[in-house]
Amino acid sequence: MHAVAATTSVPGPTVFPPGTRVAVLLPLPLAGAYDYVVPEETVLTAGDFVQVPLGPRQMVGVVWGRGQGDVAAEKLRAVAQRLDVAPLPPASRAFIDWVANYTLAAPGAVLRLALSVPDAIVPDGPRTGFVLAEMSPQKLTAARQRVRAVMADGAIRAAADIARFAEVSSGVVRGMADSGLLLEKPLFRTPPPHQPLVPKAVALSPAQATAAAELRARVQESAFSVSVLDGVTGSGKTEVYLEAVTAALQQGRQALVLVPEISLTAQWLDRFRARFGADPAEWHSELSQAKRRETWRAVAQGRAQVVVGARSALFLPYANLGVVIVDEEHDSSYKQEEGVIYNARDMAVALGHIAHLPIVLVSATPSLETVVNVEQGRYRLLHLPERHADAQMPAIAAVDMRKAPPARGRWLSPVVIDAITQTLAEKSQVMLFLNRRGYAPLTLCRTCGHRLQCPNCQAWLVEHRYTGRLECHHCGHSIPMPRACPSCHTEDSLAACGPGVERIAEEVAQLFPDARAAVMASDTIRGPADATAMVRAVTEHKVDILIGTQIVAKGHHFPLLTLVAVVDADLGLGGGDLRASERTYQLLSQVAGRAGRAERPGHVLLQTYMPEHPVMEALLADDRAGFLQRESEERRAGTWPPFGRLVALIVSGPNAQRAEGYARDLARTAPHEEGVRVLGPAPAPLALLRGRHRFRLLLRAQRAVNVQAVMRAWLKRSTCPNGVRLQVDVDPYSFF
DNA sequence: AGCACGCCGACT
DNA sequence: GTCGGCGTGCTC
Repeated sequence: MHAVAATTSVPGPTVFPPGTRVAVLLPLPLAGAYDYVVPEETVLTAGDFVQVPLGPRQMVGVVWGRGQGDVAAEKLRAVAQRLDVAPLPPASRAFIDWVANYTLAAPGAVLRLALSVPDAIVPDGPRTGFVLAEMSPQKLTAARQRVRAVMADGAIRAAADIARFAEVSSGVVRGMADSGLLLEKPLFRTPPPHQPLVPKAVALSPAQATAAAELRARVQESAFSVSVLDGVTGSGKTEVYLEAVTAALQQGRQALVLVPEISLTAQWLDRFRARFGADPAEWHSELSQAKRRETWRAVAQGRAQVVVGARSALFLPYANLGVVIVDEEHDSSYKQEEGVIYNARDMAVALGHIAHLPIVLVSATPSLETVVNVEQGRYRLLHLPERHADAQMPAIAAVDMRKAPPARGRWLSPVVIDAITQTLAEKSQVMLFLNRRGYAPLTLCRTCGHRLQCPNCQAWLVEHRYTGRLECHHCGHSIPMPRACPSCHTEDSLAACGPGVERIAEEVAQLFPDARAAVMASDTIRGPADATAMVRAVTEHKVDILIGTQIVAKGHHFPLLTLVAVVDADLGLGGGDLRASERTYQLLSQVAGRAGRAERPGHVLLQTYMPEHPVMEALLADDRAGFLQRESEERRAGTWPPFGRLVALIVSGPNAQRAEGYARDLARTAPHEEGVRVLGPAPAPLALLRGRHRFRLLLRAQRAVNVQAVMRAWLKRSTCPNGVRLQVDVDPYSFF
């Protein structure tokens, strides 16, 4: 991420009397704000939530400033009403403008992220509920009897709730109301429970105490700063950053803790509860609509003191934010890849700049971007050296698969099998890590060589033996596992090639029939609730061997886990992606950190065919600094990020010729300025995805170049034809 | 993002 | 002859 001046707000009055034009930003991907007339007896202020007519419908929008005046007066319509809720704070508005400018997204599309709950802004009208009428015993239908049973307690309930609890259709409730069996009564919303957070003092190690004091000081100065909390797994980073949260609470301000989606587990919440005596407000994709609305309001009104959430929590309308923590800052799930494409870690830093906030980036394996920012003095480093509670760092060893190969058709080396045997004998737990879901990544016909491919994507279909299906991991296309080859129709000729976690589970079942094994992958763990159940099963030692994809690599604490074996350590290194080495290093050190966190020492085995690869050597030697140094030099030499800037353009469409034609138009009109180079077009990594043919261009620029300005000028020189879509990804994370 | 208007297949 | 499929275009 690179500094870009915040869009200067339009100078002029921020109070708009009747008859004047105001610009209203709507949560739609429009080019800009629309002008409206302020109606009689209304005075609007920038940030006010308003209801406006748009075509045939009414929409909620936000007064963004003075009207632009570029629309004919007779076309103007009047604001319908000002909504009686707290206005969107100036910092939130400036942040939305900044994100739209930086990511080249429509401002309204960014506003939509902030208004994620459409009905949160509209105040609740009086709602009607029902109670059971006093009725003489009479014959009732079965459905009506169920309603009577539900309503027997005399409570007032909404019609929808009655229907749900009694398992009847809404028509039954309606009918009973019409015939006088249910009486209307006003329904009062139960006020949300409000449990104040009370921070407790905790014992910290000297290193933790030093870092915590630094963070407290940053929070107290209420100014922009970025601190990097760098410490190995188990060094107690969480306890330290919760001190920053405490400091914000003591100032009467809110705190935001961003976490990768899947890390929001009961384990984390237990720690939080132990520290603060109550729950934080949660924000993630699994929340119900009602919960989202309540949380949104609680954040806007300042009732929610601490929010813990996934990347989109950054856009909530904080009334009084005091600090933002980004846990696991290197995690690629902070990158939103669809719609408004942004990296929440970078946007958190931008928010800090705009709202004068301290930002804390936390990681055991900081991204190269962050490391370079520390080296260049932009970020302050807080280092937590030792492991907490005397636990030792796990020893990492390579298993050279050329020297100790697995048996034919198997994937575990004898070295790993011996280590598992020994670990199980010690009544400890084993984790087998393979970042590949399903049974086998490729199925081919032994007779004709046909490979089973997705019809919508340029990708193989992955066999899932548990469900008996072949699945595309990119578009969700799924077919039952055929018996005969679809090409030559030979029966029983299809062969599974390569391993996925399910296949490793099969091998484990054969090798260790008495061990309790469990497979954990994103198709079995769908959200925080599942993750919690998974963590509980492991911590209660109901599992001996945990076989998982990267979902098991995230910050869980498994005290009895002492052996981690990585089935295919080389997996991420193919393909030549810019960040392949960095990502592999981060993922494997994170997986390694799962081993031996309590009093039992842990060890880690990496199955690899290239133990001499720099990533493997760095992992084995525990030489993070050296690895980052080499990586940094390579990136600097090629003007790659963070020493240069990248923008990826993906042109896609159902018609390959049309898409490619526009990609060529873009190349023809590409900028030719100093310090800017455009590469492509070339077929994108997934040349066919969800039925769309994809072509990619890449703009690489020197750091000093304002890539947003260059991009805007470039995109003005041509128009995207119908049926073709252009996605612009500023600071792409992965692109080869 | 909705919701309109606008041209080509299977029905009363 | 209509009802309706969703392609493209507009909303201050």
